[in-house]
Amino acid sequence: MAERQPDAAGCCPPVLEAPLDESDATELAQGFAALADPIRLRLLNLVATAGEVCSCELMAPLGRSQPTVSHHTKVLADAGLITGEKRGRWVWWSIVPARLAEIRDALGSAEPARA
Amino acid sequence: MAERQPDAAGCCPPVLEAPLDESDATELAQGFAALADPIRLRLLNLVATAGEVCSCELMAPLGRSQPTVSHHTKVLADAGLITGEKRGRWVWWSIVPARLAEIRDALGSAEPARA
DNA sequence: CTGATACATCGACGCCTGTCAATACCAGGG
DNA sequence: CCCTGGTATTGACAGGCGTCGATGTATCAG
Repeated sequence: MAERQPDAAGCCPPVLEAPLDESDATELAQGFAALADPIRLRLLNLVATAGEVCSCELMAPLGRSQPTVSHHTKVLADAGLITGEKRGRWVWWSIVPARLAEIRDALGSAEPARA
Repeated sequence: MAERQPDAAGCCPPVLEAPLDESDATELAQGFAALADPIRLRLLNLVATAGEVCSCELMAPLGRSQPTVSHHTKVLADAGLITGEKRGRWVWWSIVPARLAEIRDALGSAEPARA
């Protein structure tokens, strides 16, 4: 096998090591596409920092209209990055950390530094 | 214009932990946008697995024309994910693992806390 | 110098996406 | 029941992106 020295980032990222299938690449690219928008990143940040946020509280800090916020929440929810729980008239959004970790690990596991 | 350099000092703007600035979100989104394409992911994978690849060897496995491959290499290089070294007629592309790690860390520090 | 090769750039096309106004849907209050 | 308020959906628009053919530029072989 090709011996490859871990240069700086600890060890060997899986995306950079294992052969990447076309369907896997497409699916992974969709995950990144959901993150490839500053509004969605800030939305994710708002939800994460607040723990639970309703959509009405996202419009002001994001500076976007209600349909636009709804669109972004849908994109993130469709990507599995957030989940919405409808309580009464409000939808409370929360982060799905497992999904974040999944995408993060695709860029390389920074963890396996266990001796 | 004062463009933000990828901060080599501060490691990770934690998307899930700290408040995310608009410019930080935009810059981070650009990083993700570079990864939000299956062709580019596979290109990244090919370069990483081969260590060094010239563009001519990327056209066949990616199934894309030479201008398209050149476009994607430019996008990835502009995002700092790969670097091209011109040797003779060929350009040899190689991964920049530090940038991968930087974007990965932005998705949340997988490490709970360094004691 | 001439030809061939590797890569970058340009122009154009079609698709996808972010955005908002308008509207429909759903839950709670009177 | 009707009204109010929060959210999702629709329709439409502008802009960006991926793609390729054609062309330009640089480098090597002869």
